[in-house]
Amino acid sequence: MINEIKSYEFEEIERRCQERWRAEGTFEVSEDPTRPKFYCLEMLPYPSGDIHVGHVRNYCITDVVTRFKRMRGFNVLHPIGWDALGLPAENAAIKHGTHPEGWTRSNIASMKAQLQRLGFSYAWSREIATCDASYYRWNQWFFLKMLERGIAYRANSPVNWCPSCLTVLANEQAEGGLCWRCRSVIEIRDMEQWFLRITDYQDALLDDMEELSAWPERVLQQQRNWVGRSEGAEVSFPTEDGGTIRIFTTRIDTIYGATFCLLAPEHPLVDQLMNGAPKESALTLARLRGQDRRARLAGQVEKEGLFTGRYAKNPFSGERIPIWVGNFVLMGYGTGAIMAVPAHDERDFEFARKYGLRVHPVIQSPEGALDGATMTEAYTGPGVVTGSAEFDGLASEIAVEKMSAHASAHGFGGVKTAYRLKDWLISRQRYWGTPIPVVYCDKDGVVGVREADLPVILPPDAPFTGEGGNPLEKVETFVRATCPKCGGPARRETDTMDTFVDSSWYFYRYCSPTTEDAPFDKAAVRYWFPIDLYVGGIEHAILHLVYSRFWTKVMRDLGLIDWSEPAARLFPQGMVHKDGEVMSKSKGNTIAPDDVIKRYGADTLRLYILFAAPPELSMEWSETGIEGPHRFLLRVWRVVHKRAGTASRGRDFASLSENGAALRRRVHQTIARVTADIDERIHLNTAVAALMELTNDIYRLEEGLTGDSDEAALGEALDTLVLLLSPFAPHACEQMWSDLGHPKSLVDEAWPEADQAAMREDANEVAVQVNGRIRGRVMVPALADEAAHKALALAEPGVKAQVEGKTLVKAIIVPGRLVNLVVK
RNA sequence: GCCAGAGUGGCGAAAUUGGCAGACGCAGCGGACUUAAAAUCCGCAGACCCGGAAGGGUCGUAAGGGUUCGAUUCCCUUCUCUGGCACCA
Repeated sequence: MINEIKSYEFEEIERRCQERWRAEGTFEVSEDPTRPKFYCLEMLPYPSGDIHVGHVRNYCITDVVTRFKRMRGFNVLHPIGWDALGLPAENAAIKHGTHPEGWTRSNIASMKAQLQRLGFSYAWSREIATCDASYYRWNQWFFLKMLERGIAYRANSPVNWCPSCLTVLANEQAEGGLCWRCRSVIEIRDMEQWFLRITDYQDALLDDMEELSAWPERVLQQQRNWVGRSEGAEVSFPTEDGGTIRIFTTRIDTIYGATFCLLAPEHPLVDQLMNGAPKESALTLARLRGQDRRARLAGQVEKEGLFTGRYAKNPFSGERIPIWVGNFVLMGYGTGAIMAVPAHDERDFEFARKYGLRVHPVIQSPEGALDGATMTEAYTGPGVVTGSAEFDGLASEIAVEKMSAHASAHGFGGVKTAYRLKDWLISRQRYWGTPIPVVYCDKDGVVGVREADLPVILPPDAPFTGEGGNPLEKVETFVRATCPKCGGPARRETDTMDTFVDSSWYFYRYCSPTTEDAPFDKAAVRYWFPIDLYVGGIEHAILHLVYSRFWTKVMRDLGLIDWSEPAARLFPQGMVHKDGEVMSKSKGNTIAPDDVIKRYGADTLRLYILFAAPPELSMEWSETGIEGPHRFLLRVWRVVHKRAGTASRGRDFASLSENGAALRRRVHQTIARVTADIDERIHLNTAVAALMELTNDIYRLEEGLTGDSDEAALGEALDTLVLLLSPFAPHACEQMWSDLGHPKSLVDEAWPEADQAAMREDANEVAVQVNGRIRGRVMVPALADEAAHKALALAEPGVKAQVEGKTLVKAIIVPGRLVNLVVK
């Protein structure tokens, strides 16, 4: 007789579960030294207004891991917060005549409701918003500490300016010359700005990667490129008028081939060298300096230069070489000056040919000797050094060492390392950010605000007119300040901090979000750190993920913590595409999670998003694909409810039928698979697939079950299925768990353990190959030895036919899997 | 140009350490149930060839080559795509 099956009313089930988790504070945690801890983190979202599918994908991954680890006995911290300061809020305020804070707060409220509808396991009591003064005051506190130590400094330098966002940007945020936020072409302007000395940590950022073995190689590689360490040498070329040109080179082995020197147009020596040069040269120089520096940086401008009229001496050869200015030499890298070796550098070669300068080869290519007059391209590979006095005959690598040592011994140079990384420009000429806590005093200059006077609060009454300029400048009560040193009148800094400052340390704040006398409680942080799993978008590989590694190192040097890296494991999830394109607001191809939840429920959405592709690859959103996981959930629901209320069926498996034994095998094999998939590889798609297979097996086997032991096996199967599925579809599983007759909430149940004995097969189907081609399959008892495998294989009729009349040369046997018979 | 990653059925994908390629799902086809449809349940399903069928054979993981008894997996060459960096000396 068939029971009436309760229908799956996901809306009601999900609402009830979520209410219960909230009311009972199910996912709230505190430090508990008696249990292993697990810190599971996702990158905090910017409150743009709506949760999109990309967020959902990110948070589904962490939610599964959180619930899984919790059931495995870990004390799991899974917090969430809001990266709440930033330009979009300010732009929205200008557009709608409101205040950025109101816009931000209402976005947070609606996004929070959306997250709750998805049933994520957050410790909501630890929620933070970076726009709270109780949070950003610690940005200011950190800034003051860095100011004291010279890590924060103010300097005039060429900086990236976004003409649309009306603010400067850090190097990391000028992606390929475009603003990371609005894609406008950035300009380079000379401005006095605040920087953080991230370059003090450039070696640490590279060397500490040794600790990041659980970070993906592609992220580390990107960061390595970004830091751009390159080992070379610095050499001083004396000029004829008693000056010195310092050049950086990675190819000191080619120095005897240097036929001229090149300076960047902005190089400080240029004016002096050009003193008295003909007017026409001065005009050319002015033109080179006026060239768009961004385009020059990107190599989009034709190589051009001019002769200064002066000469320098090659300190190795003593040769007199002309000094030129070249527009492709960058002031921001190395020393802003190079020795030009046209024979062995493509750019120098191109320049030399254009201006008829000498090409003088000093490295023998494997094809033989080179002729400077006739060569058509530079030879840039390594080789044997020639025409270089006592260094002749050395291989490039050896010559580099010897020549560097020579320069060092004679006091005109030595080994030197150059970096691509620039200091982090953190000032922003906008309102909705953390005020930089300094004042300008006519008497004392730049003075940090007293720690006791923090926070410097954003004045709520700033005018958002959209006329350009920082609204803070127009708030007189804010700008007018008192100098902490002399007590005299001072002007307050109106620049605010890059919002990447906020996100550089927020994960420490989660450990003690209400601590008032420090950025965080040291003991709490010591308990929870490091972050065990950090999941977020790959687009932060060199932004947030460099900044936060830097910040942790600074905190270590401030004595706040005693480790150097914040996250033990990083897992960048793939992006969500629709119709082959990245899903984004600007493309108008976004999917609203709310609509999907309404139609299928949160559990189906979660299952679908995790099943569709492995989490680290991009996934293609498909409207029809979601039907599969939904049908799966319904299938589980039906098979569970056929047996509702039968939780206490015992665990006596003494007299299992064949089907019963098969079912138990499948159950325990599935436990092993799902556990490994979540715990080790985070391959959640195959974990879901394994659960689908188990469900199919239950359907297939349940009809043939008889007797108490079989009933017990079925009970075990259903319980296990629900437990294993629960991190993916927590609401439906909570309901099914209760309907099966379990009184306790499922989130506190222990994760099932695979029983090795129960999962072992009695016999395995073994593939039999003859000369590497499959010719048959045989059933072989589980513990059969190699001889038995061979005998069974040879007895198989299809195999027999292939082997007959031939000599068996060799038999390769992989027990339980395969036999390969090699015959001649 | 340099660096990293990827390329598997109509589609999303799987294959844990070199050992049965295509699990699981979508779309499709067939059957059962139904007055009928939907839903559900049970099947079929890489391509090509032979065969009435049962079955058998050949090819097949971007392309070509190599190592191996055996290669989606390791090595070499080439192509394509994605991401990052790029006149960085």
